[in-house]
Amino acid sequence: MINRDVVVKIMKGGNVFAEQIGNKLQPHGLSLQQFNVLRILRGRNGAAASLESVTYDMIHRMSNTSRLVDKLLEKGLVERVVCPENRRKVNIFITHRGLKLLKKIDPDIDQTEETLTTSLSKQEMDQLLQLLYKLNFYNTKNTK
Amino acid sequence: MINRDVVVKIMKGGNVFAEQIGNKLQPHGLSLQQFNVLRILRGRNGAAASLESVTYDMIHRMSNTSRLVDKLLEKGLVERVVCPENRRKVNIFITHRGLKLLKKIDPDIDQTEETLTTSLSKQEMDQLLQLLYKLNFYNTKNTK
DNA sequence: TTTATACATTTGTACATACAACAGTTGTTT
DNA sequence: AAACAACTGTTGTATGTACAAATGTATAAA
Repeated sequence: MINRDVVVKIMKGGNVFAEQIGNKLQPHGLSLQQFNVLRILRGRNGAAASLESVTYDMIHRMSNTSRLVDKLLEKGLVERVVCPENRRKVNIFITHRGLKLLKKIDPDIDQTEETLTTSLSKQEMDQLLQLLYKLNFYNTKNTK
Repeated sequence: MINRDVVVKIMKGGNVFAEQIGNKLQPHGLSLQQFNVLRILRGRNGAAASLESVTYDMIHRMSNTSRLVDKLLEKGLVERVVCPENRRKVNIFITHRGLKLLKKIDPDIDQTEETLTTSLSKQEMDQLLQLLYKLNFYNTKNTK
């Protein structure tokens, strides 16, 4: 059954990748999820990032980004500001310290990502990426 | 950075797939990991399956398959027999009841796997699978 | 204004997982 | 045989996660 092979292989691959990157993050005191949040925030370039929108972008969309952000707050890596226009919302920003930490971690992760994909040529990666895009994970959002 | 795109997309895909299949398993009272163990045991066709070897085959290789098997035991889906040749080892077998449950679940999962990959043609799936094989996750076993 | 409803986040609680320490078994060395 | 190390699995403990209920806010209707 080829459907199953594809599904199983991608789940397996995702977990192996997560494990490898997670191992690299551990010495820096970050979990993969925390790192993911920080990278999302950096990607916003200072623009407002509500908890909700961060959750939406996360690799693993779990129920409480809330508590994740708590942990980052404790470490002084992010700031949390109640949105003045809509006081239900909470905007999250990455701090200078957070950016500095990311910058320090970056090369380690870059290298890991390269190692994990080293068996593919650039051309093959393009091809793979195109197929993955076609799988279109984002359509299956909250079909619970 | 295309390396990153590939890695992130596969992690994301793996999580989406796991979530979708997990949702289908929930009504049957199984977690994805438990289901994974059961399918591995079924695949052994009655051959001895030590805890160690099951752990090796798992999609998500976590530290305690031990406790996972406990849960399956409670439900009467597996049996656990201390290996007579090597009393350190514990062999796990799927029970008749376990097989029956899998059989009941199978069509649901088959269909989900098909839905998840429906956007790809058979040819594209072959191609994708080949690329995933080339990524060769299994080389990075315990490089901790 | 009061009531109702939807929204965004937080919190409570039970369960799952990671990591390290432990225990029993086997194999090897002396 | 005794001592030691390696192997296989289990258990303790801290942390992470899922799910549902609760909190506080905004919007609309009566």
